[in-house]
Amino acid sequence: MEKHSETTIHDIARKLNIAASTVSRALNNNPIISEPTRKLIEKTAKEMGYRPNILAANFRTKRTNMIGVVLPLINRHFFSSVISGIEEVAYNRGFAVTISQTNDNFEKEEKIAQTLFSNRVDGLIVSIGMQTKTFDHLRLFSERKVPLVFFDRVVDEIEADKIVVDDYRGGFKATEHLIKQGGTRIAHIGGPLNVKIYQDRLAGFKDAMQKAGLPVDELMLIHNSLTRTDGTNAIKKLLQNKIKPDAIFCANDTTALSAIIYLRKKGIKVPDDILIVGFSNEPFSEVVTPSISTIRQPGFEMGKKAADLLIRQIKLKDKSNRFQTFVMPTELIVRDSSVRK
Amino acid sequence: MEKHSETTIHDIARKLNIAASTVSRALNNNPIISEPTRKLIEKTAKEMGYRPNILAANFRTKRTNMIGVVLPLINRHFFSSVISGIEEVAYNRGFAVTISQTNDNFEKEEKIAQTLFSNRVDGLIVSIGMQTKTFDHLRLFSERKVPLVFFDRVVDEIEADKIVVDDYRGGFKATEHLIKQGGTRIAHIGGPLNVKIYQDRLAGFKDAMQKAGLPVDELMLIHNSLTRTDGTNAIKKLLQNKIKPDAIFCANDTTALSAIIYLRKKGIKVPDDILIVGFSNEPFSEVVTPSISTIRQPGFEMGKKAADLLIRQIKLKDKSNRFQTFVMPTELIVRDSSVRK
DNA sequence: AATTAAATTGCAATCGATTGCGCATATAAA
DNA sequence: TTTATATGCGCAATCGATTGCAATTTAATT
Repeated sequence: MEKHSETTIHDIARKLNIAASTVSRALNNNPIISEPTRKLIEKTAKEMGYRPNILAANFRTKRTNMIGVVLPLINRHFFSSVISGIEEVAYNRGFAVTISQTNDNFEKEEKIAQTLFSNRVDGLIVSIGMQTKTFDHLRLFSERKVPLVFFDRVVDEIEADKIVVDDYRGGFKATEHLIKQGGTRIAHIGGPLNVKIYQDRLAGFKDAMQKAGLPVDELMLIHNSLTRTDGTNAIKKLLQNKIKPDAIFCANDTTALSAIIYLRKKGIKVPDDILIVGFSNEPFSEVVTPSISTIRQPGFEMGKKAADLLIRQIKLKDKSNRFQTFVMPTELIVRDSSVRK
Repeated sequence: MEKHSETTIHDIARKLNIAASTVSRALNNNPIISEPTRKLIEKTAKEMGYRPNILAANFRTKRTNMIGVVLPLINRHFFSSVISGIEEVAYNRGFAVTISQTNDNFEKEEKIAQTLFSNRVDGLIVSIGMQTKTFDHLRLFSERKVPLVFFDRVVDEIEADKIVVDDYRGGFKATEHLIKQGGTRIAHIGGPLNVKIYQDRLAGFKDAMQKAGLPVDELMLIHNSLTRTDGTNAIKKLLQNKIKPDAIFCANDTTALSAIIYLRKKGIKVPDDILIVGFSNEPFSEVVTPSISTIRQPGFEMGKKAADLLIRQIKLKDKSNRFQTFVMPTELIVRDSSVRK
């Protein structure tokens, strides 16, 4: 009795002299089973310590109740906020979430996508890496009708639901703010242009400059991978120009931080000599000195929305390919790094 | 031909007029299959676009090649370093990793553990939450012989492999350093004592004090959940004491940060008036002003070790319960918050 | 009471890969 | 040529739950 490891629905059925199918239906709350038998079966199942074999059920139903999340780095506040949002919705609706980080490495992203596909996740939520320029590993999903939602770093070439922040307006607002604070020679440290969000932030920057009648000097534009090191190199390069910037719009907080630290070391004062605005509202941006003005992105809400859209796709049998793109608002947070006292 | 969605080993077998079992063995590199047939099968499989149905294989073999990771917060540098370490090893050895965060919420931890167990992860790597005081949800694994490895916040009551940092020596070194820098009335903001690491950090603190002949005043000891808010409340309380501290050893960097910010607001200078040391070496501790002296924990290495131990358990058929505990070294990083100029 | 409709439950196939066991075929030894 | 010994492959059961359809029971209706 104790040895054959797990009790199955057949064990329950045998004990009660009924069919396994009845047990299955009862435990799945199929309304076709009468209340008394359901109660009896549930009671017996509990007594016998029954645990459904999810692997068997998954195999049979071809569903896993699992949502895959693929993103560059879980260690970014924005991304981990998104994850929390996804989890909140997913868990409440009976889905487990499996998270994988690509470290912005394309090969790893491919491999992860393959693995998740093979493991038959019911749907995938993705923010692509900086190196990602081809998308076959993601088309795999869309072509085989596996629900797919992009967020933040989305892929234009694939039709799917998308959730982005208003990077354009974020870039615009940040730049406008720098201009209001007196910036005239404004530089931009941006991300790789194959990633749409960085295109948009740049576009916002340029339009704000143009609107104010300020020139956009190519020497004032730098594009890199936005790491700490990249940021330091960028600010170094900017300081080597003949015309030095008096303000910088950084496409993330990390490079803003690099700039601030480097400038401090060089005795150049932020915000007195150079105004700085970052992007993303990383937690450190509030506590560093000077605190960094930045653009807040509603990560948690984006995550919730992404999960909601994905689950909607999963539940919807008819794959009516009406894909939508949601643009979430950004908010300028003014702190010390961009305001002269 | 094109319609029945996926090609199976039976399709391949039929096409080649061989048995499905041969196909299965060939694709699994079973040496019992001769080289020519293997080659042929592999070629045909590729041509037919065969993708193994992992759900079926998992079901049959009762294995998933999946490792579960449960931890409080992925958004902590230490934890995400551990995750990276785990992933590095796991992926190289053919395991997928599924990560879940408990937010230090006991109910969520329970639910996650249940889900992962039901989903038949091959093994589990856990760091428990602050509220976790009962362990049935984890015994589930150890009792059913599912490999289990604890790291950092381990559970003494369960026999398993464990990887901890040398919290005692970390606490000792931090305190010793504060004493060397001239601290005499040293306070400690610690975590909940049901979590072993905080016991150990406290013990290190006490022993260092005793060794230096300094008294440990109960009023100088505070225990909470080490959040930003908790940190602020703690420093407030300490300042209300008749005898004010001239140095504080904080059990994490977050509370150290809270203290620094609060003290700055109150016009109390760090390190001139109060010396501070944190714990964990969060990235912000380096960039905040003053930069926070802290104890570095080798998260990445711990993650690698944890995955290695777990996979070793998984591969080892005989569950010889020789469980080990590994203690990783800590390192004191001296920055500005603890050194008077 | 007989007939019909509705509500329950059972039968048995099925999902796709794995694997113990046994049957061939081939090679080596006698 | 016959008997051993590998070597390579096929047969068929199996894992546990799900589900279309058939069968049975119960309730409703005339």
